[in-house]
Amino acid sequence: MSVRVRYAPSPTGLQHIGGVRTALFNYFFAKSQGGEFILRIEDTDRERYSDESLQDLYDTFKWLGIEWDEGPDKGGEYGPYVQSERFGLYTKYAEQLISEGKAYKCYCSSERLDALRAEQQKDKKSQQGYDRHCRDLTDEQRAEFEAQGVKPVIRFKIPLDGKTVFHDVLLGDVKRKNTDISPDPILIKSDGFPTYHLANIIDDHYMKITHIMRAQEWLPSGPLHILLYQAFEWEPPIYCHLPMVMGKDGQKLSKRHGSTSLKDFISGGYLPEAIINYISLIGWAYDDSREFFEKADLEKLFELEKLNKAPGVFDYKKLDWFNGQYIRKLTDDALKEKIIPYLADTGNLETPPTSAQDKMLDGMIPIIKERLKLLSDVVPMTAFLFSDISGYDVADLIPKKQDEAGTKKILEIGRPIIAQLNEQSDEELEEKFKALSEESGFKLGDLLSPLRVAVTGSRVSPPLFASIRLLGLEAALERIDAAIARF
RNA sequence: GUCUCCUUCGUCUAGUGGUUAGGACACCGGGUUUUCAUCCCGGCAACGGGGGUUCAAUUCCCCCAGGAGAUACCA
Repeated sequence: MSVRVRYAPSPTGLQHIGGVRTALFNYFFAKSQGGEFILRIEDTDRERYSDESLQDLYDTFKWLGIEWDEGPDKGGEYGPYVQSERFGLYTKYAEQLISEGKAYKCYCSSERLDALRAEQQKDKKSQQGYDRHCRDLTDEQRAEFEAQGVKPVIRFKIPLDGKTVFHDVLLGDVKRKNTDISPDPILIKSDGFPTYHLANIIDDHYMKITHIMRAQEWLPSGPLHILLYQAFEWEPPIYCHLPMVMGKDGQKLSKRHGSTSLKDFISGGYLPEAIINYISLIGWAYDDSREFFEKADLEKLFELEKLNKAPGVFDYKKLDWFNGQYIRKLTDDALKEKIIPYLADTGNLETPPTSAQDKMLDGMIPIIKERLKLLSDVVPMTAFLFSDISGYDVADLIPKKQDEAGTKKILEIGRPIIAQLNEQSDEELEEKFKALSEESGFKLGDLLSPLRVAVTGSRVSPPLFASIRLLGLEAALERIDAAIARF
């Protein structure tokens, strides 16, 4: 039987690291098995639903380069792939369970439930959750509630004894006493929409999903889902609960740990290759040494057997390192295309760039490529090319162990060499500065540092001569003169 | 509170009944270099604790501790 897996996000927020990791693992598993990867939109929470979230989902996966074989935008044999369009199906099966005595209508108000929960928490009662108040209502009682116009929810009858076992590929047999399963969970909400529990079972069955890979936070509802499959007399899929992704403090990764939405990473200057590579390595490892994997590699190499059980901490620094590595692997042209938007955003570049700007971009790439960790780093790194830099502190001009007089002298004797820049190669210029160093007694670094600050406004910059070539000699000399004038 | 899952360097991990417990990031040194970065070399650093089983346990079993997750008319 061919593998069919799904990613089933709820469009109630931006796509985040955890969700994308789940999607990626499902996708890679499907591809490695020659199976199908399906996208299903679980939009049964009408309160939190938003169109932006849905758009963000599409944008994110397009950026990542991940395509599904079946989905709302793609079609497929088992559609519709949006739960709100499958409404009738859920109601039908809920009714069926009621008629079979496996589910019941509950008329409890939210207020009563809230009060119940508050009391249970306060008293630290061992029994938590719904008290099954409506499980055995008489026909008369039900009729009375109906007459009052109370909109009921439909709850599933969890057996009062016995236990439920299911097998997890990663975790082995997971056993649970039925009394420890959430007491009679809601299947259909009072607005008529199903909860996740009901909808995912029915859809996975109808869409012929063979494997469920989802985060371990779903583990506790595993037995409930098995019970539902049993109630419908359907064959459950194979389960695999993925280890969770945590923040540095060991808690479930969330916004307070830093950026978690892919949108942030995209605008922050990360490459999809780096994101895919790094994320795939949380909870999964190929062997003891290989760590570079591109999408196409993972599509072949991914294996369930190499999954880890323990949760993993998301390491922003290692992601940054991967990103730098992938930036360096880019061709100059590819890098150029990727940095243009960042420069254009600051207004430093027109869109499309003028031919002069285009030339400048070409010259810029070789000197910044090995210095970028994030694409967005290009902005501060090249700011001296586009804007006034005179705001630096005079003290920055002065090298360590030098004084004002010495610094002024350095600028004065360095200037004539810089002035020849258009006729000289970088190597020749360097030789001249080395010779100057010999005869003046100033160390080479001390000679160049004030010039660097004068031209770029910073002690840290791309190589000086190349930077001046990009800026233009005339402007550079003006900046040097301005620096001299500050003493 | 209850239930469940998890436990190798700071982090991601490899690994085996007998290994100097391997790699990567980070960090710290050193080298290359006009600063920075890149690159190269080196260093630091781990089997949570206690019982067993065994000639031998990081590895197998049990207990404990710690961490996490779930306990919603959210997924």
